[in-house]
Amino acid sequence: MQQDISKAHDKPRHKGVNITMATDQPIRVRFAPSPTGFLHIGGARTALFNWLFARHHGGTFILRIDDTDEARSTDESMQGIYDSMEWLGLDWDEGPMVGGPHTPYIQSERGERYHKYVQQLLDTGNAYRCYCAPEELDQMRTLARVEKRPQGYPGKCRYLTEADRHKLEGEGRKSTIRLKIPEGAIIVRDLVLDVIKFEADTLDDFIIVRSNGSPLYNFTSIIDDIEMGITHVIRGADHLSNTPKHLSICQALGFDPPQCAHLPMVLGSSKGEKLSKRHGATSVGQYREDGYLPEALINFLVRLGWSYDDKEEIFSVDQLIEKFDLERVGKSGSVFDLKKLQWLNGHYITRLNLSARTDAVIPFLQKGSLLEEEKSRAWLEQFVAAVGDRLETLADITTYSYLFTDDFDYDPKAVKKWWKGDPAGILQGLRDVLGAIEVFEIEPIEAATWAHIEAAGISRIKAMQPLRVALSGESGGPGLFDIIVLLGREKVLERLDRAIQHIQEIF
RNA sequence: GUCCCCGUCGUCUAGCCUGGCCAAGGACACCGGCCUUUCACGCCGGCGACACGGGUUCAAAUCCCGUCGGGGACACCA
Repeated sequence: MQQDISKAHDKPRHKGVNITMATDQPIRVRFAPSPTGFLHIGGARTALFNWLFARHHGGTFILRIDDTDEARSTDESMQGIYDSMEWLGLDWDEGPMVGGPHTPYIQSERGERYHKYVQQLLDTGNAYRCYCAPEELDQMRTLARVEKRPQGYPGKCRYLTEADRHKLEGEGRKSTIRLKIPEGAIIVRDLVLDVIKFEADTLDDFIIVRSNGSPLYNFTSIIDDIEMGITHVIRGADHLSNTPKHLSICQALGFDPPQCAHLPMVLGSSKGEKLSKRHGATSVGQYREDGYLPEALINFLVRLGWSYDDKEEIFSVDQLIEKFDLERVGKSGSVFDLKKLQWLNGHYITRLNLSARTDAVIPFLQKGSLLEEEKSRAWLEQFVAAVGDRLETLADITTYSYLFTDDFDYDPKAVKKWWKGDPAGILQGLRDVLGAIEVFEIEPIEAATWAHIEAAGISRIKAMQPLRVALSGESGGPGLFDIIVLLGREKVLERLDRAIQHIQEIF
């Protein structure tokens, strides 16, 4: 079964050489974060594209933990990554917790697996021991920098003889192992960026094994990709310059490399800088805490570098699985625009039915200590219904704290604007009406209030706004009658008395 | 500095491969209006871009060359 993604979409997007998938096997992709921090927005985007690509093509999505840097890796980060991925709904078919045919999926647990490849490289003369000390390397680099030469390793130990090595080792020198970069240019065929050529003399013999014997990322990563049968490596464009290294290793070892696709970077500002804390929250967990819905974040993330056409941009996960492909991934970086995320989030919150929205909002009420007093489910749903589509994030729910507590201040601007003329008189009139209503429900309240306002001969707004300020301290918010019902007669009357007294003290 | 990538409204993007349908379309943001007890939603309208310069062509956002600008990588990090 030959698959050809260049024909997968009727509007192939990239010009130049047609890159087809040289594979007839089922697709296998992987997301391989290093657990040195929580799941970053950029990482989540990479994970999402891999996941969608796998789901779209009926392939396998693998989670692998690339923790070859033991010093910086932590279990806490690993757990955080799992949590964030689960929250986003990016489930993995193989990987930690779920296992799979290539267990283990955590590199630090893969032990000696890499050794035989290193040995093979050494035996075939494709790698060599390098005895240069870190300080010497540093020196060479600074010198190169000053002399404006490329800073790569100049190949000092490349042609050492057996005797040289013996001597160096006799001096007690430790050695790293470097890959011997092959002659000739390395051609990268990228599913997003097309064909990129790296001349051999611009590449240097990089270290694949530390002097303490542990292999480095650029080696383990591609080795695991090969061992795990990865067909497509989809990752951020910041890895583009590592690709010729991986290709060189494959070439030296005689392996067919996976296809690759480099995703444009996620930027933090229009200046073009990579997204960083300086630009705001960068971890998926933070957005979760800030009250964003996973479906909103997914929809937002997928549009960072991918588009479907010129009209649709709101997609459910199922639609994304159906429509997503690498064909329509763009080449240029995209700025993370929080405003757009907020808009999308508001959209998805509105789409939640009342019960689901209430459930979603409850944790945020608790976090705001607004549920100390027991509230009935019915009341809560009524409250959420009244708030309606005024939420951009779930956390916004706490702006309506005045429905839970009497502890609120009158907004000075609202006071200035709406408590003019004879506010106390107006509020007293309203108080009398509301106090006299027999059944304290929305219809009779509404009818009585309107009747009173009409009889008093004032405009609706001139009565309603002072009342709103008295009850909530603010000049905007949910329907006033909803607020009145939610508060209940007793609180409404209390707050009116308090406001009237307050006004009399001011004047 | 060296290598590599990128360059359409402020932002996300459609269009570019296969030149004419583009006096460049949509969305977010912003501004104005309508609706309304208010705010928000919604609806209507407005502002606003082919980085620049050459070339090819009857015709260029689209093809070619150059310039400029931005970014990434250059670790015994990943």
